[in-house]
Amino acid sequence: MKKQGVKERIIETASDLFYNNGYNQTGINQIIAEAGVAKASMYQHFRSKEDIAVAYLKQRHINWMGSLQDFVSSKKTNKEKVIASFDYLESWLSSVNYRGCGFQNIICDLPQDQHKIKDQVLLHKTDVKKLIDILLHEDSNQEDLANEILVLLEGAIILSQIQKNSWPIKAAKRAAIKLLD
Amino acid sequence: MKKQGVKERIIETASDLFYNNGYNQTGINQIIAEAGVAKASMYQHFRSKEDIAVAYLKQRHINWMGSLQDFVSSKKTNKEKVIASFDYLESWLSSVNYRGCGFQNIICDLPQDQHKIKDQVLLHKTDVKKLIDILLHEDSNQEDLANEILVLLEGAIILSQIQKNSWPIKAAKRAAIKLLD
Amino acid sequence: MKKQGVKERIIETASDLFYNNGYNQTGINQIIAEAGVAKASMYQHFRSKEDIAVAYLKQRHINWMGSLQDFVSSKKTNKEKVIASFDYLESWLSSVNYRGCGFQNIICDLPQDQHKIKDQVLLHKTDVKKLIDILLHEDSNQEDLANEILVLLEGAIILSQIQKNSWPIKAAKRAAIKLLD
Amino acid sequence: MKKQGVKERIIETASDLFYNNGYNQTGINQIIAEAGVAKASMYQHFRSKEDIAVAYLKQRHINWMGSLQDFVSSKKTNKEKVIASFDYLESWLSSVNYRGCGFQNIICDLPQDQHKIKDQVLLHKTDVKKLIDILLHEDSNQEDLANEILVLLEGAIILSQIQKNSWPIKAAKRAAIKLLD
DNA sequence: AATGAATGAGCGTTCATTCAT
DNA sequence: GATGAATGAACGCTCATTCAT
Repeated sequence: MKKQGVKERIIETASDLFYNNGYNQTGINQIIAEAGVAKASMYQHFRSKEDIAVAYLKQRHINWMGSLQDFVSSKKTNKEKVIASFDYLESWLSSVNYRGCGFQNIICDLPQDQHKIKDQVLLHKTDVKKLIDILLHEDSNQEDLANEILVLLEGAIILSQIQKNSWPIKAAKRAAIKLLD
Repeated sequence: MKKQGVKERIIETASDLFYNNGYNQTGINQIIAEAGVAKASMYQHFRSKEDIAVAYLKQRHINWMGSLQDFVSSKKTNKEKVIASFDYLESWLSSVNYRGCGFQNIICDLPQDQHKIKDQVLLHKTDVKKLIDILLHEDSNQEDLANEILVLLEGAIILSQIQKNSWPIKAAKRAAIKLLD
Repeated sequence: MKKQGVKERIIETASDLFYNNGYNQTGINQIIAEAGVAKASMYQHFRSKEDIAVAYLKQRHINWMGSLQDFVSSKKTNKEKVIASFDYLESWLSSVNYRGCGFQNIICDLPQDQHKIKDQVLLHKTDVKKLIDILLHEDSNQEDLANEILVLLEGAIILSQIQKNSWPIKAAKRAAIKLLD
Repeated sequence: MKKQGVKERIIETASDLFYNNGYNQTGINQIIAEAGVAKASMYQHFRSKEDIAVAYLKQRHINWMGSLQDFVSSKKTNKEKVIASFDYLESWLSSVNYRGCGFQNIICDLPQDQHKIKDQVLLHKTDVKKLIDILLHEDSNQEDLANEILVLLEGAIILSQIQKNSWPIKAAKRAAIKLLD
């Protein structure tokens, strides 16, 4: 049971809670209770709740980007990969715990001073942008196109969360296909 | 002195605080202090904090939709109006207190059970969708197109908030123009 | 039982605890438990622990000065009154809960930023100084003399506390008599 | 690198912190962090925080008494030495980190049971008393006089700390001169 | 001799809501 | 219609100390 270390258990527990219940709705006490860790032990590994959130976002970033790249890797051309990223969104939406983008969600209602979290969110979005940029790097005016794809991705995520429906993802995919032609 | 009624003063104060500082970051005490209202008076007008949020969202919906329609009304054709809606986003972004979409923001980190708020957000997004739908109602396959525009609008808002930059709006507008051609 | 209001009960309880057990040793929880008050009720009357300390010191100032003036009032001449103030110290020392000067004590091990408390202590000592000044106001070089008496008073208090003995008070009184001759 | 031993480094660090920031304001973690010592190592040298305080007071006692004796040693007569001890206070007050008497300070807001610390404070004050006693040992009624000088010394220290001014020391010196004549 | 992870208890403070008047 | 006092629960965080290695 206690195979993994305390720190990992805290991050895992906090990740579940932060994503599914929200950052402000998740208290330190809940995290330590579910992780089975003493409060002071937790604060030995993380200086603050904000720092736990940063660890959560870092891990989520790695997982999410990895899943996305795995998903699109089967496609041959870069254009197909870009389009497939919308299929990835749809498969992600179907997962049991879909609550939209963890990075968008945490930034929306954040105390003013939590800059470390905001930086982490920006870093994630920047990496997504880089990925699309690379896939579309061949032509000259592709940066513009990459930005448009990005907007579609973000819009599809937030709108599918609000609407609790996949039509925004389908619409985004259609639009992407048109723009890429 | 007390030109407007108690209820209006509470809504106005709460609106400022909810939008600019965030829903979870805004306490009841802060609202009544800044509104100059006794606590029990506030609870006479609103059963809970959630109800204040609903009132805030209702008013914000009216204001936002009104501003958007004002902005695009000068354009002649419906197509131009749709494109102008992205210019509206950009002018909105330039306003002093831009913090993204109040509806997106409040829904992102919300206690699980606050359905009234979620309903209000959905209602707002549905009305935006209706507006775009109407502007593009002439042709048969326009509902698809309207949905794509919607995704671009939402993506432009959330991404410009995260990036603290207007490039997502510009990209969304470019994409919209291509899709509308 | 509940004749007096909540605020008074908090001050009274906190006064006992702050003086007898020390400011840092006394927790908010202990105060509210012994006062029989809910925590949030306490924070409705006092913004912070520091503010409770200020209220404690203000009341202690009034009581202490009143007792001193009562004690010396029976003496005829001002000189006798000054000397009697040392007798007051000695009678005070004999009281059950003597723990030295509450103002000296609280200032000695205080977080750096608690200026309101420090101000209150200074105010108390300044008022004691004023009292002695007035009693010795007749001659020209009496301010010097008053300051010397003050030093003797303070020294007698702190040293009797450390030594747990009244000899410092007796010594101070002897010295005062010599200086006043 | 590690010129001095672990124990010495702990005492030195704790001394700075205890005197300048206060005993209750100084945490174990801060001490070991600034001393660059592991927590368990610290507890190998000291059974408790109280024991560190005792070591701090012991060293402070030696240093303070030494400085005082150095300062007054240049004076010829014993009477001059006693008077010079007030000049010593004034030079001490001018030092950058003057925060009053470390022994007075630590005793003022102390958990009830920390007897070891209280004993150490008493020991220090007793030694100061001895020093003055010896300097004034010639005549018969000098013990009384020595006690009066002591009261002046203590009063000068505590009052100069509260007032953040040297007038109490000057007043004490004036009084001492009169008493010694 | 030395380590750093782990702990239970407590810190001061704030929350949204209710109640008696 | 309006008030402000009162509340239980929870907040994020720090304390001095101990333990297994």
